Amino acid sequence: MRDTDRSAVRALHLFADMTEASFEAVVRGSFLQSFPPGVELLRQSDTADFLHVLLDGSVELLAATAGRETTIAVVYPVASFILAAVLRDRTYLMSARTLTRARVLMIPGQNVRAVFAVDPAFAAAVVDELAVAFRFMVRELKNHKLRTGAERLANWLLLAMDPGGAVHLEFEKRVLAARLGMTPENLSRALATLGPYGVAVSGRVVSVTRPDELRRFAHPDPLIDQV
Amino acid sequence: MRDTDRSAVRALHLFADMTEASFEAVVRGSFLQSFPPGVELLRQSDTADFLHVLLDGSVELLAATAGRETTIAVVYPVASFILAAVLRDRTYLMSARTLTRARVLMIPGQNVRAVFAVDPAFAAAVVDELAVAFRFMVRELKNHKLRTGAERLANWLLLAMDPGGAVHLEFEKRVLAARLGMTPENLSRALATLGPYGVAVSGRVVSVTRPDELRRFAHPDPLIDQV
DNA sequence: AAATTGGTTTGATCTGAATCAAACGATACT
DNA sequence: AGTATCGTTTGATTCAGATCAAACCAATTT
Repeated sequence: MRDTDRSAVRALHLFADMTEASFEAVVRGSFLQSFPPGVELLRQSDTADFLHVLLDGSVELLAATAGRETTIAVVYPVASFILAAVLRDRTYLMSARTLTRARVLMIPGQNVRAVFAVDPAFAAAVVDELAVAFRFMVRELKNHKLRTGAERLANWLLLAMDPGGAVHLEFEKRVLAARLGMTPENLSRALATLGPYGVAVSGRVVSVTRPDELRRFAHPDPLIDQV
Repeated sequence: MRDTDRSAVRALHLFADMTEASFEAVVRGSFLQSFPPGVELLRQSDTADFLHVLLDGSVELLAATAGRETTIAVVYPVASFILAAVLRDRTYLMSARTLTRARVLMIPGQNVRAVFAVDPAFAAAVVDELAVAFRFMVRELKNHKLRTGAERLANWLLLAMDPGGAVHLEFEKRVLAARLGMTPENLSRALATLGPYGVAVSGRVVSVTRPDELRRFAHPDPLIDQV
């Protein structure tokens, strides 16, 4: 691992407070790898050999059963993923696939488990990361079970828009659709549904002209939408 | 806390490996309380003051927004709940309500956080518990997004049935419906749907006469259904 | 025994969303 | 410039589930 990468990794919340020796022990045997878009990084049901930390790009976590497939989450830097599987030394419950070019740090699972046992600061960071991940999943489940597609979209727009009310999509609409748990067709319709509340689409720019009205439609809820 | 309760609590996975001093520190200021059915133990958006450990009975975790409500999980003994909120010292994302009479151990959140920092065995148990909870949520989300109601029911029956193929419901069907994420009406219809696959209902007893056929319909998946 | 109550089932209807299909539009390629 | 490609939009249809309403059933109360 290059020195610049090393210090970037060291600065991650997960590794920031641990001792130098512990960091060394975690990182030994780890490697940083770059992937093109559309690569499957890991497959559900495989055993959890490596903790993945996304440094650049974006990665989709998805799950499949009986020929169906669904996106569970989209991961942005800097974040670890499949930490729970690594800690428990179990199989992955989700697959992961790069959406864009991505740089990923891969840390042998046994390093994580070994250092966890001896470095309290690392243990605390791991628990923090895991608790955040758990709460994220709860929010996702609430978002999905308590809201319609158009409502999920409206709330996403309210969070993503800049102070001027514009949202510049940095990815294809199909990716946004998956992230919001709907088909591309229905995303298109959901955007049309929000027209009367001041939402207009032009290519990859969505503009929110009357945020207050949109908010009234969306019913934003800090227990679902907040970071 | 009575001595018999104390040793029962001590035997929980979460507390089994910690030192006696740590256990003492966690338990000091904790209290064991009994509740009748239908009592709200905690409400979403309240601050997480107590870790709850269910010793007897059953508790429903539910979430609400914009006038809608949904069941996230049903908890059975022995299990802790809302651990993530307590560890992060945040507000609860879910409400909890007793379904039956229930005995609950309530542990001050600051005890948990304090002992976590000094007892590695406890820290390990906490991470384990949290990782299990996280993976449970992932499974739930997959179960919900990838399957129809009838399929969720079929898989539930396959897990709940005894070797003879009988399932004795220990609670009302409305509770099962909530647990499976559907209305009571649709549970009734889902049971009817499974008739051709050898499922028959008689009051609170459901019998599965042709498990292999039901399995073919259900597509059970260890990455969703397994414990 | 009759009546009340509360859970369950059945039926009809409505809504949200997926699917199938075709048109459209922008970009990249020859 | 013309053409292929791929993502997006629009339309029609189908499906899963929720909702509303009424009937039903069993257990308990009066």
